[in-house]
Amino acid sequence: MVTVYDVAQAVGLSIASVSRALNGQTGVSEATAARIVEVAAELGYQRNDVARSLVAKSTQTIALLLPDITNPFFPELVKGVQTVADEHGHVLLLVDGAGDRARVAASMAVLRRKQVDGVIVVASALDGDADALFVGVPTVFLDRTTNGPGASVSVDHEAGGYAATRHLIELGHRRIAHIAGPRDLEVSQRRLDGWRRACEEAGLPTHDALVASGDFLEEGGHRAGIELLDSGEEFSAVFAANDLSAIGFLALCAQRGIRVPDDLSLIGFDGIQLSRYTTPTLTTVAQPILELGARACDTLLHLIRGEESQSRIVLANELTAGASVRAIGGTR
Amino acid sequence: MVTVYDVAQAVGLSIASVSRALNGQTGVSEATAARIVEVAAELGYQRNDVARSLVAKSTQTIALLLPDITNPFFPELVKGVQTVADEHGHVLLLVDGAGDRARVAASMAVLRRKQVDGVIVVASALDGDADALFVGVPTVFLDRTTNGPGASVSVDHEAGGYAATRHLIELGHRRIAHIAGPRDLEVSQRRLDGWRRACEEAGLPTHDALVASGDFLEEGGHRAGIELLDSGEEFSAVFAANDLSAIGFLALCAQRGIRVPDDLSLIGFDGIQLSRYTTPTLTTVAQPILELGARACDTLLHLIRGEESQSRIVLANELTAGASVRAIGGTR
DNA sequence: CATCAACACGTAAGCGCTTACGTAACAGAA
DNA sequence: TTCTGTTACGTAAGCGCTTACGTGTTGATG
Repeated sequence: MVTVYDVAQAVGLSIASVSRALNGQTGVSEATAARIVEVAAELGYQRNDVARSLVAKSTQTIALLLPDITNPFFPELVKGVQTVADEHGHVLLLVDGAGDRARVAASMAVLRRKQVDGVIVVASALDGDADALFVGVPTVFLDRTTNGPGASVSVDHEAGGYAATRHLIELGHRRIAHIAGPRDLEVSQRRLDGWRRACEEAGLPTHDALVASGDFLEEGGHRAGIELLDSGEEFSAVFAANDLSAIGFLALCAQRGIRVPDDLSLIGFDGIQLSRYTTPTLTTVAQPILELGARACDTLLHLIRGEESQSRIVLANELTAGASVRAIGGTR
Repeated sequence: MVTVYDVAQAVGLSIASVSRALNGQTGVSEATAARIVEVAAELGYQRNDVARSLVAKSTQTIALLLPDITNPFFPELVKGVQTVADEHGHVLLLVDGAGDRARVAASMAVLRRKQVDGVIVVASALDGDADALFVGVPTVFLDRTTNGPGASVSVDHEAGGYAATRHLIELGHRRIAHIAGPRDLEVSQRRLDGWRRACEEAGLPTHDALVASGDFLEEGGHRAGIELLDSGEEFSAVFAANDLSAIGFLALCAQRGIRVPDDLSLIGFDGIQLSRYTTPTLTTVAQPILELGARACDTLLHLIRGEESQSRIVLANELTAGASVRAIGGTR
């Protein structure tokens, strides 16, 4: 391996000058700087960033922790993060499988040792007292609006739930069921809140039998759907707390011969790409996933630099029309 | 930051003993080792891996380069890689957007500086003379079976193309069109070869008008579909070189009122999750994507350790039944 | 009792780099 | 001339760690 020392020797100068020249710093004449750069190139010198990081106390590395990269929500998020990181000369460590607190704790230990400059964590499964895991490390939380250390970026889940439900109400639906996400997740709660607010405002029922909890995955949506359909409860529309749940429910409808949207309207949440490929395509509250990732990364970089920056960023959702909802005359 | 020096001081020993104790090495008595570990924990000592990497000349970091994480083929691949990396105490650097040679070159420069222990590259868009980018870095190529440095892991694309086409032939199809991938990609070529071999064996036509090239994305499948349908050429089945192309073609069929599989049978390649959500669900040649990633990582770790290992791994595909094909009586 | 291996531990070098500080040369001002 | 400021460069420390080698102590062996 060619080191600064080799270059210095080859060009007949000290390693200090070589370092300065190679980093475009002042303190070397232009002429010698040019010569140094040239010789370095000739020798095929490649800077060793681990040595540099040791003295600089910065690795130009950030980590993204998420529970499951195969969940179609995340790839786009990753892209948003990666793009911004890349633009700023940072590199992205991906930690998949950060599903529960224990896994996150283990990962954070590794990342601390690796001296990452900061982390972005998708807070899906983080209990309240997880804050300790992140002290001393610049951190941005996604989908976590509660107080706590670090910054957070998310959409307004309550508003999204409200918008989805309003949409159904405006189409004439009077009994709207809800397939919720995991009960302990803040985002589930907020989306549920939005549904409830819209219903109550319109004088529609919101009793427990109209709500079934899923797990934000297809299977949970399927199960919750069974619960709802078999409850004897009447409803003409379903608002699912995320697209995957909606898709699981859609499969159930297909199995039972329930036509969507003819017999039942369905609306999802997230706006994952997959929602455009189902039959019918899914009407959904789309999150600006790419932007979410980008903003998260941006915010993190600010945190790292110690700059001021807004610490609670809330982006807007957008209702995306699919073919899974339809207007109805009156209550069914 | 607490360093070995701090621990040494607190326990009244030298940093050498501390280092030995903390790494479970010989050279310290069990009693003192225990004391050191205890004190280190008390002080909240966290090893600094960048310092360690500097002397060890190993970062326990591998990189995965791929063109586009939002392509549904890749998340599962990432998971396969990540899982194995994690099991072996390595950490994963994800480089997205490694779409063309220039980007890969730039990324490799960064990764070299960062002293990654090895890289896995999805060779989608790598021209022949890209080999130089990887010299000196343990490298595993995915989907690249040509000779070259490093190891490679892939499925047998030719066999997959053959199997897909055979399947259609056995269902009675006599004129089978092919939507190919980008012409300069080896995998496209091999899948095309498989199609051709199966057709020729069965005495079926393989002239140029039966083949249209896409880009492995939906749009390309759509475009290629138009080309085929408007060519006046007759065919009762289409073998698309990957699922996304097939899905693009499927959308085209929907637009034109062509019923799949009633009017036309369609078979894809890859077995991405998305293929299970289309209408109809896609019959496809499934690659063991997760395993592909896992084996790639495994192989890379072997390379890094300098151990012997098979350098050209070829996994088997499996034809996965969907609802996009049907038998027909005779030639249409 | 002398010898020596085995063990526990310390000293110090060095991984490749950045950077504070020192020094010599030179130019301009008094 | 002398003083001062500026520029170009070198010296050396130090980032936090591992590890080759040296030293002193112990217990076993003859």
